[in-house]
Amino acid sequence: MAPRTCSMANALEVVGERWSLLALREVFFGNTRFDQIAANTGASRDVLAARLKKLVAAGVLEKRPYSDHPPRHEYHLTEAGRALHNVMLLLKEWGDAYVTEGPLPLVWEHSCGHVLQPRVVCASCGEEATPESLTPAPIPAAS
Amino acid sequence: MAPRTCSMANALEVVGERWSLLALREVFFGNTRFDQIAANTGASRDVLAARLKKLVAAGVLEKRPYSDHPPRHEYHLTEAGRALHNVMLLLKEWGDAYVTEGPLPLVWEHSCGHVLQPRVVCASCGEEATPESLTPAPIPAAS
DNA sequence: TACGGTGAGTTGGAAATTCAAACTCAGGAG
DNA sequence: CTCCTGAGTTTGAATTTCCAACTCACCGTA
Repeated sequence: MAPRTCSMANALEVVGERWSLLALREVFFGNTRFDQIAANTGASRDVLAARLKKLVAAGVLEKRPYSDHPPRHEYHLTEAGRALHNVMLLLKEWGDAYVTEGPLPLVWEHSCGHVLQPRVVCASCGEEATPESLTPAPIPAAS
Repeated sequence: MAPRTCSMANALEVVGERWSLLALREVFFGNTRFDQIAANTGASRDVLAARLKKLVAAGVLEKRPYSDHPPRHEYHLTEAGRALHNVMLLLKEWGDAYVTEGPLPLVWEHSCGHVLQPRVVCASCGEEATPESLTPAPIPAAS
């Protein structure tokens, strides 16, 4: 049987390899340079170079020069890259809840003044999107 | 420099390897047996066996016997496993938006009757959790 | 002009992982 | 008996990863 076609699998093709999401985390934190990303993630330089190249090719990051004459550049998030924010947020939340031991390394405060506890809700009704609340909709048939 | 300590990285240690999230997807879909998971993900059997073992050890899945005499078992989600639902939902959503080409392989309908468009919101105020709406809170200091 | 330093990678070889296919093992089914 | 199923193991080759060292372009400085 052929493996299931699935957008989650497609997403993982792009950002699912080791180091990719950690590199993106660093860019979110404003560490946009190769050496910063390497140091903060712990990825080896060759693998990191490959991952960054792939993320740029996939349109998740873009390479932006910040100096011409020593030719230097930083990595910046594209719209697609920025859209990964909530994925990373929830992954962190899950790690907080089920993996990390001892004090949490990072806690986000929302602009409302409370510590952020993320919830995933339906944009239409505002109710939480639990596994039980979802059913597969008829797919838009292919030709 | 030591790599950043980070709950997202911890989460990825547990579920970030190739095939792990795809295996969990299958269990969410009710395909709880080894051969089903192998067929629907496309993972090779040895790697899949290793991943399932790790997920069980990490408390994300549990092995539950469904027959004693030919000793057989299925994999079931633990609470930690069920909590990954929203991570997978958002990853799928990102794949839908930025990777998958052509018709979407799967669309969820929420119990309110609308096609699900997931939003991540702050549990306290209900407003969306955007990158700009978050600031790092002072960490609970370690000893 | 020579010397060292920085940013952003490449290169090389050993070590670890993955892949696919074949094999095992326990227990029915015909 | 012999074949089949479920749930993995085993095997050997092909890939990837790891780490350290190297490169290359340029700048500062002495």
